[in-house]
Amino acid sequence: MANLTALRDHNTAAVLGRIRAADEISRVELALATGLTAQAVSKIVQRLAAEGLIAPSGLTPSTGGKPRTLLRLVPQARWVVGAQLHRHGSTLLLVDLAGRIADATTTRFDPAGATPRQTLDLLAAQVEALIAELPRDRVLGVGVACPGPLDQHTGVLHQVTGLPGWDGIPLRAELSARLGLPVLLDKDTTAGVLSRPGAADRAFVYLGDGLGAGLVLGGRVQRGARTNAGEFGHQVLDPRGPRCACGNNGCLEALCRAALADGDVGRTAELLGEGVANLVRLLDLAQVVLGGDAVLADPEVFRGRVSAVVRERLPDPGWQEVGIEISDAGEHVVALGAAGLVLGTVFGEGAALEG
Amino acid sequence: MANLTALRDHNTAAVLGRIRAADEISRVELALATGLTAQAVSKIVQRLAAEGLIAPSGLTPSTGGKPRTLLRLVPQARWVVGAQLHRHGSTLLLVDLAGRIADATTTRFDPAGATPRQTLDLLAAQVEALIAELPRDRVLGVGVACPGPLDQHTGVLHQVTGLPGWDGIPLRAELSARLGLPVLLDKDTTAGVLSRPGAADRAFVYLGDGLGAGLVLGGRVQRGARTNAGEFGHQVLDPRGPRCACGNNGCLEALCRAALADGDVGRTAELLGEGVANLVRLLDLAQVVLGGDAVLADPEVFRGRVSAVVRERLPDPGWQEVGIEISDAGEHVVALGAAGLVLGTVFGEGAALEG
DNA sequence: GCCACTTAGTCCACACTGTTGCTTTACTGG
DNA sequence: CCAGTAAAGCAACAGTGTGGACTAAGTGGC
Repeated sequence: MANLTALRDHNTAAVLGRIRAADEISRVELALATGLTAQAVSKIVQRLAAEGLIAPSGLTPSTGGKPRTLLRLVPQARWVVGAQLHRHGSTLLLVDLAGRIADATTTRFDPAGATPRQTLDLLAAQVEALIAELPRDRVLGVGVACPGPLDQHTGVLHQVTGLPGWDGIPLRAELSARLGLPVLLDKDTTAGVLSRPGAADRAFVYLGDGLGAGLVLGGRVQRGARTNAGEFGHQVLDPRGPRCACGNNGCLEALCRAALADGDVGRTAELLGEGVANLVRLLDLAQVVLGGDAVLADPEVFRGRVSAVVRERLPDPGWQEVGIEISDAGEHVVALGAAGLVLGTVFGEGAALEG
Repeated sequence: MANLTALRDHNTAAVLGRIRAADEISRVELALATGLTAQAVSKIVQRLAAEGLIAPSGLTPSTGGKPRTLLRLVPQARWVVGAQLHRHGSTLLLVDLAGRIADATTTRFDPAGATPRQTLDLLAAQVEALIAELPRDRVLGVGVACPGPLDQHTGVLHQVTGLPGWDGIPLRAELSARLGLPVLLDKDTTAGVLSRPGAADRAFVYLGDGLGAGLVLGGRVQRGARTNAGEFGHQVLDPRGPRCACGNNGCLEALCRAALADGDVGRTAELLGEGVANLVRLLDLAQVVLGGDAVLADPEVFRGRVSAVVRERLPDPGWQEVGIEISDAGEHVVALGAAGLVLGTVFGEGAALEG
């Protein structure tokens, strides 16, 4: 489906996305980057400025004619809430358009102990508390990230690991009804890849409770046929390796867990590097961001070892350059990524909003 | 970039794609499937009929009112040429809109022996011979598939395996200049995934000279940051396994090759199944098509064993159903897929045509 | 200090998209 | 024969990006 409205939204998102990526940019450069005419950019910029989303922020030195007017995002023109729900509790963030965290709530509880209804009520109350001071129409929506499997499209949870009793709960609809705001649901790892803007072909690799990956390919979040892509940890790396909960032997996740239990962080990082190298080769990625508790405990070890293994494994490392980075959002990556789910609808890297 | 022309082309391709997928379909169903209004569908259908691409093919039984008019592709309204270039020769196919092969040329030669210029001249002559009887404006273009690495975007070859001296040759531009037709270049495995329409999330796994994969994710061909995605064969499956040409030990490709050399087809298929299971889990695929010499020699063994391993490895095979199929195009898969590169521009699954 | 020149950005008429409301066409069933 | 129903076309329209002319705001030569 595509009509004139969709066309406009698409181009508007493309312009906004460029402004965010460039921090500060002129109309002329926007036209060049998006392929739109100067005229179209002018109209779009005018509309965005009227809505308060962007504002002029200076002039370039003249090159012999009228100087270019630089444009900048007005970060606090709109807000989104990002929530991470896991088996030990929840993290909620209030995030502005620039992806900066303005406020945070971390709660430790046992969702397995409470009924889903109670937990939903609690979540809704926490969101309300975060946005209490803000005009309602300045809040774009709420993103929620959970462990999978779940159905991103309908917003329904399946047998979420560590959360029995949540199977079949229509989290998105329930929360949206309570709040009167658009809600998006996604897997924690998929959310993680949206915690910051990045390369058009990139992955977020998360070594926490489990081992998963979020994928952006060709500038689009990839969720797969049943919106459960990213099961990265159960690739068999050594058939003689330790048994994994998934039923196989020598899964990457089981190997990493075993190495971590031995206290051998370097070995863990190298194993992870093997998996990342496989991923990069298969999908020809330009950037891999690492996150999760284990990585945050020894960030430099992971960055160094994973980079080294990837460089060694790729056939032509000079040509296929890959940025290996540690997420700068720390323990907030997933919740920030959940916010990114909603921001993606504005900047053109995610799905369309409903509700 | 997106303007009104792009919008129209997008919607036109969506409509044509549905007609191809359904074989026979009414305007009403098209409107439902594409999300366009009945009016928009009518206009698009009218234009397509005027161009001769589709034609009415019958009526549905009435449900109390005017019966729906069924529409069908006119397969021979346009033609494309698909070419596979490998180190032992070339295969060229003349293909209609329905993806049916009307004519074929297979040549065995040694591209490594001839200069690139000579080989290009030969290819151009072979294309001319295939389309000699057809009005030039009925030929949409030529798709060429080669082993990688190459730059799909610019149409330039890199150090193609088995073809020394081709590094840096701008194959697309050269061939396009000789023929006066649009030319698209892509990796053989990426082409293969386009040999037939299929699920929005699918892979083509090719076990021939090497072991590679072509990916369609979210309805789009995925080529990666440097258009060389699909390196599927060099994931390490057993660190104590045999040495591979890529420098690592126990690559899937090396393991498969070793099993094949032992004459153990069943074992080869099971190893391939492990790789396919990893792929399906990572990308949440709905369909995997197998092809290549080794697979074609024992298709049923591969279909059976790979299916069995995938079913065994997936956490919930009932929910995550995956179709494992053997390509019905046989030895022509890659050349047919090369034709599919061009057809994809018409039916909306590929890149835009230029030149 | 003036003025030709250059570059950025806007105004306006326009072509073309899909949409909305209404009409025509074509069949069913009493 | 005619009321009812569903499909498809017609005509007016809103809104998109475009192209050409025009205005705004600088630089640099004399």
